[in-house]
Formats: sequence, structure tokens, C-alpha cells
Amino acid sequence: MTSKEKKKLEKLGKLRHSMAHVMAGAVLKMMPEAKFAIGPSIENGFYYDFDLPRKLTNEDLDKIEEGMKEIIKESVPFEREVLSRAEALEMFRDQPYKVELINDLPEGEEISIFKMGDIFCDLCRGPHVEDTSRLNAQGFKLLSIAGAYWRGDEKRPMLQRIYATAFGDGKALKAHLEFLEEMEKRDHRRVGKEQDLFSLHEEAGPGLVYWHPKGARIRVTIEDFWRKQHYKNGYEMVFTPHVGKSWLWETSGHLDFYKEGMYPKMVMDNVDYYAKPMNCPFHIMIYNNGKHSYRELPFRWAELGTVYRYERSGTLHGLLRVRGFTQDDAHLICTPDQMQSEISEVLRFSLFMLRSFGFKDISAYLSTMPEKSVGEKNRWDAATDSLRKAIEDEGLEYKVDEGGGAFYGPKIDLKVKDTMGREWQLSTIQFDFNLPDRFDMTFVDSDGVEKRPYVIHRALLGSIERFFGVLIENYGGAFPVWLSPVQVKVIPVGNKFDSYAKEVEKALRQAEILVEGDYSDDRMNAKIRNAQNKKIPYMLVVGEKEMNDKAVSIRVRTGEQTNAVPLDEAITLIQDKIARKEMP
RNA sequence: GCCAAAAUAGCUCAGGGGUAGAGCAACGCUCUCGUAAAGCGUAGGUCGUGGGUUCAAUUCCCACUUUUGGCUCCA
Repeated sequence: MTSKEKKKLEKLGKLRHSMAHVMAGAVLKMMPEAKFAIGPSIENGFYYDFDLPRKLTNEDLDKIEEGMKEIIKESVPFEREVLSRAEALEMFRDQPYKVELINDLPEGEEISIFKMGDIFCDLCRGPHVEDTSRLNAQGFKLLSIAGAYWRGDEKRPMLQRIYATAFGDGKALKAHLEFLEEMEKRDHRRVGKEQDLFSLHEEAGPGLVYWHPKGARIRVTIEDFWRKQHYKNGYEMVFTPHVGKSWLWETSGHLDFYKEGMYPKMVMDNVDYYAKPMNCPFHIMIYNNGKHSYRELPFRWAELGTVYRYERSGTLHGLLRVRGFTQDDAHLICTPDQMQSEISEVLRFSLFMLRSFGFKDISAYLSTMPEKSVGEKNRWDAATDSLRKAIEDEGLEYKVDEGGGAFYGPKIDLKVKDTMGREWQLSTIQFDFNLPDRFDMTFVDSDGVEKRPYVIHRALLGSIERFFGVLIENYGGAFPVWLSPVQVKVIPVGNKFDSYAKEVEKALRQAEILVEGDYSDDRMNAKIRNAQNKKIPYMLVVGEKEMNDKAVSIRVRTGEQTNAVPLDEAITLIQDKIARKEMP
């Protein structure tokens, strides 16, 4: 970010934060009993949390918005004052949340308040605009009412939060509202319905995904590519069961530390079984099936492993947060000597995969040893160093989350930015110092001594379901040709040309192109419209001329049109686009 | 899980204490069509589930289920 951009953001932040005070003022006017929590500026806007005598309705939002516009019109000044702790506590004695905030301020910290005329006064660090006339009455919009726990803690009171978006002027606001509309259009749940890709069924189990034929085609494309690349990169595939006896989960520690994330037990013949929330114990079972020499290592075992986890009911969301999903999992089992090269390789591989799917803007997050952890410090240090070196060698931008690692090992997470500028965490590469001990994994080293191997978990796409959701939103349903579930729609201009269209269809299918013909009695215009709406990359329109010349008319979903293309040329062109993973 | 809102035809949605409505999709018929919607017709619903109030509930009330927006952004 340039310093100019930073300044602009700071200015917007000041504006939004001031706007939050204006909103609080309007709410106070409406409900004098209101208790105020916090009201920061956030990305694209601001919010304020209130404890109110009654529930807010959407009509209230309109009234509050009106109230805010009035305050803005009145050019109310913002004035800063510095108070002693005692004065501040006295001033906010009727505001329990503010009192808590004041009491939590560290000793010696300056306590300041901002007065907005006699309308509203808030404990606040600032800064603010000089007066409310600096705010734009056309530049904001209250968006939604939401519940939010005081300080994000579910044991504390639930407050009412009003979210708003705000910009310097009406034009920027309009642009942002249009952006939100565009997001709605790209929503994977909406596109999933429009293109008949997948469904979820409350009566059959929430958070469990059904892949329809079109969605399954995309999934198969993803998986085929994934398997091929894994074999090319020295991995082996494994398949493991979906359930395991409690012994397995006791040994792994999941029943001690992860039980609330697991589906409850099934009992068969008086024995407890659990659906797997992770694949790792199964892969370790394969490893422990025999004795291993250092000469065999490293093992790279991959599995598209479907796992089941309990996600809190309120957090389920389309494909992005589900209860049953398929991890593109793998475990690297290696000697200490091999660790660095394995990490570097898997990071490189990960970047290759993400880029293959069109994600170019990738950043890394390195999470280091937390306070509570297992495993020897020197192993943590070596592992963390290898992760850091791998990131730096790739020249990736990265942030360090000190102490943010899991208790069993440090990790790298990769985040991609999609075409709409949103970040998604996809890949994760994670050391495990817990399971090798628990399962007593060993290899015989060159000196004949049994030693502990390093175990690294990794998922490149994360989960197939979630990745699919991200892909849909990234492309807004207009996939590159290789991922499109229908790459070509053959459209005869009239039923007279159905037989030639079928010939074309057959030729394309022989060329391994995903093709469908439209033999409905719709008019050609309607057929084109239907194909456009499904975002099918190529429409091959055929009629008399094409039939006579063994040709097709190519209409790309962008609207481009090329007439009289010989059929074999059209096939080559489409095959080429598929091979290059390009847009049509 | 918690707060709020929602659930009506396959989809998008309207309606409202007294026989349930539209558009699109589906199906049938007519038209045989040249680059983003031909015309006519037919069928389609225990109004999410269970309970209550009422002469009468899809509508009002309660519970449940599911979905949606939130629950990290620090005065």
C-alpha cells in the first residue's frame, strides 16, 4: 500500500468512526435509555453495538438514518476532552459497558471523551472530523441489524449491532452498493441453483452436500487434475475407512481434545465407532502396519478423504461451511534430514495448484509455537525455520502469527485473493508433533536406531466442497473452459438441422469435449439465451450453411461470434482452450 | 449454541381468519425459426413440522426444524 492510499484509508476511517457517533446520537434521541458498547469503523463502513430496551426493526433503521441526516445537517462540532479516571467513571456511571472499558484501560493511559454538541458524548480515543458537516448525508446507508455478544464472548450479554456502510460521497457509496449487488449475483448458492450444480437437504441432514451431475462434472475435473498432479509430484494415493473404533480416537487424542467437533458415537456389537473428523489416524495406521527404514522415506500419501465434523448450527453456510466434506489431504512422513526439502516442495506444489485454478494473488501466514504445546522445543524451532525458509525462497509475502500455531505444531496457511478482492484461506501445511508420539511411529535410521519421523499434514485446496464454493464465487459461475460442466452447447437453428447438430455433438464428444445439444422446440434465440444464462463457454450454432460446409458458427459467451468455422478447426480451438485452462 | 428475520408450486415471489395467485420452468398443440425469451393451452400446493386459540387457521399464538444476516475488527 502506498502512503497516499494509507492516508485515504485513515481519512475514511475517521469519517466512519465519526459517523458511528452520529448513529449513536440518533439512537440515543430515539431511545434515551440506550446503553452504548462500542462503535468502531470497519472495512467499508462502521457499526455500533447497543443494549436497548426493545428489539430494533427495519423501520427503526429508516428513522435512525433520518435522525443521522439531521445531525449531519446541523454541523454539530466534535470536541475532545481529557478526563481523569474518576471523572470518566462519574460521567459514564449510567453506562455499564463504558465503565467496564474505563476500568480496563491501563494505568497512565490518557482518558479522552468526544462530545458531539449536546447530542451524544462518548468515551473515545478519536480522532474525529471537526464537525458533522464534514460528513456526507448521501454517503452512508444502514445495512442490517445483527446480534453480537459484548466483547465477542458468548457468556456475556447479547447486544444489538447496527451495521452501516459509509463513504466520502454518494458516488463511492453507490459503487459499493453495486459491488454488494454483484456479490449477490456471484453467490455460490445462487449460481449453484441456476446451474443445477448442488443442493442441501434439511430433511436429509443440514450441512451435507449433494453434488448434481453438472457439479459432479466439475468435481471430477478437479479431482482428475488433482490426482494426476499428485502422482507427478511423487505422491501415492491411499483410501481409508469412514469410521473407526473408539480405540483409534482415544489413541489419537481426538476423543480428549476434539470430541465436541465429532459426530456422536455409533454402537455396534457393544463397540463404539465414530465417523472420522480427520484422516490422519488412518494414514498412520497404514504406516504402522510395517517397520520402515530411512531408505523408504519420505512417504507422501494423499487421499480425497471425506470427513464429518459437528459445526455449530448457526455457522453453516452453503458449501463454505458444512458438516461433511472431502479434504484434499496428504501426509508427508519423513526424516529430519528430508524435512526442509519436503516443506519447500509441498509449498511449491501448493502454489502450482492454486495458480492452476486461476488464483494468482497468494499470501502466506506463518503460525508459530503457542504457550501450550507438545513436542520438543528444538523440533518446533527446526520446523518453524523450515517453513519460514520455504516461504522466503518462494518470495511470498507473509505475516507471522506469533503463538498462533496449533498445540501440536507450527503451520503455513495460504490465502488467495479472488477476482472480487476477497481473501480465502485454502492451503494449509502443518507439522504434527503429537500423533507420531501417540501412535509411537518410528523408522530405523542408518545407525540402526529407531527414531521418530516428522509428520506433516497438508491440504492444498482445503476441502473440495469449500473450494468449489470459492471457485464459483471467483468466476461468478463463468468458469474457464476446462472447468465448465458443459463446454459447448450445439444449437441447431431449427429442428431440420437436428441431425447435423447431432453429428457435431458426436464429433465433439469423441474429442473429449463436454457437449450438449439443444433439440427443444425453442427458437434459436431462446436456445442461445438459455445457454448464455448457464454461462456455457461456447455455443455452436448450425443451420443450412454449416451443414453444407461441415462447419459451425461459434458464439462465445462473451458475445463474440465467428461464422463458417470448419468443424475440425473449432474442435482444435476448444481443445486448446481446455488444455491451456483459459477462459473462452 | 446465542440474537434477529424468514419458510406459500421445481425456481423467483405476491397474498391474506372463510374454495390459494403470478412469472419462469414442466407437459401438450401450433409455428420450423440465423445469434439473449414465438403463440395458445394443460397440469402442478396438507402454504416447513407439531400443538393451541377460533364456528373456521395457510393467515393469530407457542414450540420445533431449516435457511438467512450477525456473534474477530476494540473506547
